[in-house]
Amino acid sequence: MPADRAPTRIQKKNRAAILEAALDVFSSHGFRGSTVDRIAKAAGLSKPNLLYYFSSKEAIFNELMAGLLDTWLDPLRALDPEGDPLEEILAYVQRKLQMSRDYPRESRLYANEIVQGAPRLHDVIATDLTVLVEEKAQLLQDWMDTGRINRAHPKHLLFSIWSLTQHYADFDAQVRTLMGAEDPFDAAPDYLETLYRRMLTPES
Amino acid sequence: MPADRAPTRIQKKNRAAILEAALDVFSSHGFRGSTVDRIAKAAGLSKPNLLYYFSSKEAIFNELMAGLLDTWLDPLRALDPEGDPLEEILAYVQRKLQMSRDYPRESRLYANEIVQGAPRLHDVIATDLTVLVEEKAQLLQDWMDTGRINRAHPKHLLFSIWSLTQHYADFDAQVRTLMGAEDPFDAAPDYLETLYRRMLTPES
DNA sequence: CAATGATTTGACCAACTGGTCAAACTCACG
DNA sequence: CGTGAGTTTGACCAGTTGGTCAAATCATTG
Repeated sequence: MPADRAPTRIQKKNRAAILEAALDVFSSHGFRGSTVDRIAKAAGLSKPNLLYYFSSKEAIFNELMAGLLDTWLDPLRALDPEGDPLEEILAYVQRKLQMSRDYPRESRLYANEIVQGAPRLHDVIATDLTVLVEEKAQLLQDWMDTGRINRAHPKHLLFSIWSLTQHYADFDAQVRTLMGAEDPFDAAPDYLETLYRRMLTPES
Repeated sequence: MPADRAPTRIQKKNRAAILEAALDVFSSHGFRGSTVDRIAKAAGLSKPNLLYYFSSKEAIFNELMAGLLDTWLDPLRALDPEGDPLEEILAYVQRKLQMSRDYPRESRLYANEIVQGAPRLHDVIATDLTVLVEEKAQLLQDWMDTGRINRAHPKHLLFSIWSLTQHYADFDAQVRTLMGAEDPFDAAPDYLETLYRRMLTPES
């Protein structure tokens, strides 16, 4: 493995190629279903060469996950207590939907992990994510208490946003087959906006 | 393997035990992440003994899938054109949610497959499921056209129901961690009923 | 209680997989 | 162009895994 210096041109290129290839392979076969050899070939390297850049299969996976989680939670972090409640939530929904469209592999990688019981993610979920969710759930609760949006269980509201938006990435194979020629992402933004607008616009 | 006769008492018991064990193992590790040996042990058999009842790992998986799909689609089939539109849909949502609670492993098994591109399910989706979805989407469209429920893209409406209900099974690990002591299924039925009632109750 | 078919298993095999290593090759720089 | 660090690879290894097989054991029934 390279020493502790600044990465060379080749290191930068190859590490990037490996992570890109690994995202492809891991997201479509899961951790155990992916082989180092396959990732290496997808990155245009030999297996020993790949292992020269990453000490193990798990090391690649971890680096991928670490990078993923941060970007994954950014849209929620950006939910602004100062903004207009309904518009903030609708914008959050659209940001999440956009991520499903632009980064479906990342979404599936995450889904793969959680579906299998989150063995490698449990700690992050139990700490970082929990804190963030508690904070934002409280914000939603405040908005409801002051009558600025309709009442609904705040955490379930968050779950529903994740579920609905990520569905388009995670179940892409099913969604596209059932939609035929129509691109799911054509109608999805409008559908979700309508759903949450009807759901959350204060009554009376 | 047993001959083409009526199954003996032992055959019935062991085949059932194998399928039960396989559901456990496949749903929590995916196809490639599961080993025949592990399934065998979970079923209380030796590996060669298991392979006496099923010719291969894939054969177990296929039998499991075949059985699954039928029950999986039953709640949608039961959507009754003669019933009250809103109540029919709400009842469908609750049936699906109930299945997520009662059969989470089946849900995860299905999710695992779809997330990984549905390699072993594409044909069924492209035929049986497509037909059923077209039929029910048309029914929803009719209800909308006659003003009995609010307008929304029918297929996206179906996707949202699947997504929201199965989320509680598929992302169970995440949901439970974030909910802490509270059982997710306590508030979920009410949350989803409210959501779809607000969404679909005809305006004006 | 035979004896025949059903069931079970230990031993085994070939393919695959994650990872190692020494030797070879390439590149940047003086 | 030489040289040392950075890069690449073929050969290899040990552990795992899906699957086979002959021999042993068990259950059923005439």
